[in-house]
Amino acid sequence: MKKEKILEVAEELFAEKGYEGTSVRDIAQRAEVNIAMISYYFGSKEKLLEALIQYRAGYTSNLLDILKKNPNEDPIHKMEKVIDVYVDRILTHHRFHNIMSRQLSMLSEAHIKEQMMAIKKQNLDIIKKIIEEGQKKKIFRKVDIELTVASIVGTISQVTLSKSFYCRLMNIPEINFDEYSLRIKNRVKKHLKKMILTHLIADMNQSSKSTS
Amino acid sequence: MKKEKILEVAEELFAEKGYEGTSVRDIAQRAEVNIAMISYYFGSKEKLLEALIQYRAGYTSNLLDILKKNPNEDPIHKMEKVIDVYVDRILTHHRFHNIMSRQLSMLSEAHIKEQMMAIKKQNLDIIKKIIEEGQKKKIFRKVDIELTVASIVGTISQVTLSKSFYCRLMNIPEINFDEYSLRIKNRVKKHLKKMILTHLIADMNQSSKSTS
Amino acid sequence: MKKEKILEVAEELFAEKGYEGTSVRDIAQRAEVNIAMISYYFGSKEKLLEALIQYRAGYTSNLLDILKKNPNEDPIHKMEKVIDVYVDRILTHHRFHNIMSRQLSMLSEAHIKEQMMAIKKQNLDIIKKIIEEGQKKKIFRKVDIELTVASIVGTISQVTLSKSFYCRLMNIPEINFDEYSLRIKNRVKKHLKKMILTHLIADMNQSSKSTS
Amino acid sequence: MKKEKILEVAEELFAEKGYEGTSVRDIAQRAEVNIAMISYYFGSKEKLLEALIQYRAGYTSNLLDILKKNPNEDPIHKMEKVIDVYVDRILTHHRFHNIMSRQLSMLSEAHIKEQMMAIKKQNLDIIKKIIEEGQKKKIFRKVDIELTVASIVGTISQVTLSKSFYCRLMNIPEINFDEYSLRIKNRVKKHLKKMILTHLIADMNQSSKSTS
DNA sequence: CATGAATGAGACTTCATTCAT
DNA sequence: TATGAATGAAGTCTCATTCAT
Repeated sequence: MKKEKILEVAEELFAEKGYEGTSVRDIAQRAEVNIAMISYYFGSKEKLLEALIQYRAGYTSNLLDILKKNPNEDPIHKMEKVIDVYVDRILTHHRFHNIMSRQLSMLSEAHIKEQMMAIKKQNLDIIKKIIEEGQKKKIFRKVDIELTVASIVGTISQVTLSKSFYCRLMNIPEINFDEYSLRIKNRVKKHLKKMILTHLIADMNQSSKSTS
Repeated sequence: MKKEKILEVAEELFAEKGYEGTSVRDIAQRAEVNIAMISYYFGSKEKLLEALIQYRAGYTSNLLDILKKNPNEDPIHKMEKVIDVYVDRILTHHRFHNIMSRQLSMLSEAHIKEQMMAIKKQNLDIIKKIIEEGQKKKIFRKVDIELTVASIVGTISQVTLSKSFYCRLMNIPEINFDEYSLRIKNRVKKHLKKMILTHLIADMNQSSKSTS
Repeated sequence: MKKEKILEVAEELFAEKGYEGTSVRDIAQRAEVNIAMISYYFGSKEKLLEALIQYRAGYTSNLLDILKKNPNEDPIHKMEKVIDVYVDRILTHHRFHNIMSRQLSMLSEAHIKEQMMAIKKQNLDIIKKIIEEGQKKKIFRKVDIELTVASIVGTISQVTLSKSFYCRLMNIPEINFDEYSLRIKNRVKKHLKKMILTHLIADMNQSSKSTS
Repeated sequence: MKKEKILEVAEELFAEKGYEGTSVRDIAQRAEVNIAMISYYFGSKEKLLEALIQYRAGYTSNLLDILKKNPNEDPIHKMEKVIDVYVDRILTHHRFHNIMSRQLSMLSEAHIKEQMMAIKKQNLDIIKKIIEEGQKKKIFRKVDIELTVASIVGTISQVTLSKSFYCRLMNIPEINFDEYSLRIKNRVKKHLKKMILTHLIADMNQSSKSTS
């Protein structure tokens, strides 16, 4: 359907060149539709972005909720599962993640930022709650919860948003995102699980000597 | 000086509204200079961005180099120092970091991206080398170096770029960046040092049980 | 019927916002019909205006003709009757009068202007002929016929077209047109009859001393 | 100067084709300026209209005020002078009068309508006050003041706004406005003075017999 | 008879830049 | 060095209309 085509092309181009850097002409052209269609379908460029958010918003909620509903599983396995799922999601929807990250880092207030923050909060609250649960069960030690969450998301974001940079850092040639994703997905999962769980479980002796 | 005023206003506005979202009129107006001055001084809007990069590029090299030149210090203290310095730097130059992050996440190739990547690489290579050095000295265990670097930078980036989001996650009201910086700077340093060093020096028994 | 609904809504909106200022979308929306219906029924926006003219054109001819066909009545009573009828008509069909006035004052030639002028001429000729008849019968004195006609129509037009203005001039709050009409209808009739008949009948002594 | 040129062309075209019916392209083209100049100078099409109002607003105040400042003159001569001046003004600035009339007859509220009403009120209040003064001095009889004012303005408006119509009514060929103005200016003045002053000073016997 | 989808044209406005001074 | 005026290109959006169903 043409409406979906426009949404997908918009996602592509917003990710490539940014929201402001993309013109509706560009979108119409690549989507092979008349330029007036965008206003016709979505009302305006901004509403197109909103529609894109709605279109992609669901990509996260369903699955993470399922995970959250296994109340008997121990927090360690929950955390591992969350990391697996989260890495998969962001790498799969890297374009949308890209767009969201840029909009969220805008300092100026916009009504659209709210929607994006709501989506992000929904996800990160899940991680937060797993850590809290683990602490309550004395399985996880006391850590800075919000910043631990930031480290998980931040790591995935870095890798996702700066493909060309990490290609260079790893001394591999620039490749397209799918290949890149294939190459690093498991590395990221392994690294994150190792680092975060060590962080959450390590006994106090070791950690105390390294903090100032 | 007027040229500097323009650069500083440009940094402000690019951070607020993005490069494409900022017009040279906006800059000229807030900098209280004639519109024609920007083309006159810098040649074009794009060259203004380049000039801004040059203007801010030095913020990192000086200090990190000093650190690198203490070859006798042990890697643990080096890493702690690097984290301290890096957190300070990014939080201090959050606007520039903001701009760079957005440009780097653009998928399309631009000659300006190169310059930014070079600056970023310069910094991250320092961290990378410290880890390598620690491993060579058998002080650090075997970890995924690039992703450990990504975790450090990613954590700081997250916190820096998504102020409003983390305010909400921490249940504090939205505050200006200076207050925010004051509040979280030490938390970030402490968290990162704890997490990263635990990750780098944890003994194998503990970490092995948590990896899949 | 839908066709009539469209015509009535069109009249409303053309009066409110002008012909050019009204879009067929506006009309379709308020008339609760599909946009395509307007082109479908009337062919084009311009033809819709023409259709509106046809639809409303009859509002004047019928009744004034009746009046004209009482050849025995004396011109004074005819004039009074004409004023009564004319005031009633214009105030009742104020929206259509509004549209016509605006179109007629367009300087550029349009084929639609012709139709409107024909309608207007039809009415004013009646008034003109009554004055001529009165003069021929030596009941009316010599006056500038066309301008006397202009004064009659001009007075009614003023009051009709500038409701908000005359509300203000009379120090009454802005009211809807029906209330306004109720309030001034008789005043206008009385004023016009008094002024016009004095003008037509006054003896020369009085009028001569006031002309330059 | 180009700014004035634009204003004059805008007046021409707004009078010819209406505000909504005129595109900024039309104006730019006829004024022989770049299309962007209109936004550059005036900000927007609407602000151009406002600027036009400001530009032409003064055409009335100066002279009528002078007239008002002869407190010793008798109301009859004042009224004659006002009619002379007013006819001159409207015929001279017929294009602006045209634009104002159309905007004022818009039913929908607009911030620009306010400005126009203020200008119109300023003029009509002068006439109103002369009548009131004449009545106070027992020179004018009791008449409907507001509607007398409406008759004066309405007569001039009719003649000004419907040139082609009155050409036809008078059986003369359509001529340009300057010729038309020449032909009818004195007729209008004479007619109005005669009619209005008869109306204002006629003795009661005559007027009473003609009012219902 | 009726309509939702689609379209090309053109609306207004803002853009970064240049030019003459 | 500095600037106000000016510009062509491009921006987003709305317009009246048509077409396939």
